[in-house]
Amino acid sequence: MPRLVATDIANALKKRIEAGEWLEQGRIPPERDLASEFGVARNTVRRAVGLLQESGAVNRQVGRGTFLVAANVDTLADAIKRMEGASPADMMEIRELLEPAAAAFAATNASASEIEAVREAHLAACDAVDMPAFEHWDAEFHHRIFSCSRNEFLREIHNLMRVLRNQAPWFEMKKRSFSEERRQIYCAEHESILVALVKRDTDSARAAMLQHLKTVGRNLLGR
Amino acid sequence: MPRLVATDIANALKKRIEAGEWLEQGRIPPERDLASEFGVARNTVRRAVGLLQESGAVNRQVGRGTFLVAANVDTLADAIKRMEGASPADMMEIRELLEPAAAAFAATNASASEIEAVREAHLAACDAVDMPAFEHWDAEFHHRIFSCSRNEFLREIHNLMRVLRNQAPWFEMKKRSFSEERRQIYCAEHESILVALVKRDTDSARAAMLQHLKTVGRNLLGR
DNA sequence: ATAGATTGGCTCATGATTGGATCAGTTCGG
DNA sequence: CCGAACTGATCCAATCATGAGCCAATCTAT
Repeated sequence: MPRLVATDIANALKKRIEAGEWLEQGRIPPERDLASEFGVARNTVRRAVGLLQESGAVNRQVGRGTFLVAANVDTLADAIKRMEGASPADMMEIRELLEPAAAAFAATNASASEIEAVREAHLAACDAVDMPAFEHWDAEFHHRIFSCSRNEFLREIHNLMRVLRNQAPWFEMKKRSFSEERRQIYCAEHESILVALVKRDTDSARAAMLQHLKTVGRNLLGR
Repeated sequence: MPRLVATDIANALKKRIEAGEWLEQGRIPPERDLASEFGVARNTVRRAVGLLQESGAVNRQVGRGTFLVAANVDTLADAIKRMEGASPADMMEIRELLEPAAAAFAATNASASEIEAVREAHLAACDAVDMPAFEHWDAEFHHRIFSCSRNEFLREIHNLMRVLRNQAPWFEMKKRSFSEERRQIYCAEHESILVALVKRDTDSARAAMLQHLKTVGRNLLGR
């Protein structure tokens, strides 16, 4: 028996909920019943249900039971669908708005260890030998800057963009536009962003990030 | 047996990962298992996996295991869940970044009929008698400006913010901070934004929107 | 109304699994 | 012979599953 049983059970439950198994009663069986059904300890079921609760699928009430939550994510799901259809040029336009600001926030707010984490990602990107590895650390570099901007909302918007950028059309574009020469240019630009962060120079950080995005945009969109 | 067993093992693992061998579980076997499978010491496997980690293919967690990075990308829905937890102050900060830009884009790109739609929302907000009605048309006014920014991605980000702002904590804040006097101030500020749009004055539109958001932020966050 | 049963919330001790880290010894290429 | 790579062993710390027990909220039957 492998580990991470709770995650497996959570997935199994999610599947059965989506299949409409307990739609009639509007609630799932008591934790103790599920435990014996799955042949695991109740604690394990509790963590599995806890995962479902975090994801908003169910709603627990002491003394009553665990209830299904009416799907209220429709509007959000729709918005996401439309986002996926948005053009890369549009997204680059927004990145040029947000990322320089994020870099500026980061220069002001980041802790020393957070900046160190940014540096790590930068160095890993410089050392990367193939395109997927570079892509990964490049994304990580940008993400860590957002993380130390100390604005949770901003960070999650970047997460959104990051997921979208990992989808098919973007990936093709990135692969097409990638070259060793460009990778080195990116690394140099990352370097100057990092330097500005270390010096806590808000304006330089903003400017360096903007210039970097202009470069990326030119390469990606071929202008 | 030649030297550099670790790099050989790293390459072998990489191949098997790319072949999708452990895609289902999302993680590779424990180091001790791999060691006996490859017939080498655990230390050697550790360095091999270390190489994979440096290249970003894999992500280790003490007590849990070594996970494939690709399987680890969290979904858009998760990012949105976390956005719901973000503080209103954080969101206002981002609004001050995005909305002035949206207004500027709108001044440049909007068609006459789109500007007319913005005016409609503005007038309806001015005529609104109770707080829910004003809220609705106020949101609509802002949304229509985003709509004519001609940036699909930007428009959908605003849609997201709009949904989030309709949830409990925001609604409470808005209710608490609402007053007839403030409503009139908002209407006047909307008016100057609208005027800038009609005149196609990019800079004024940006400035008027920024000023409006400062007012809203002050009222909402009580500063 | 009250008592008993049901149900989720919570804690604790225990054992197993897993990556993190170190060290003395061995092997092999230069 | 020297040094880098591998071996084998040991301990640590984090995570997870178990099993047991008790509490608090709620429901049901008397």
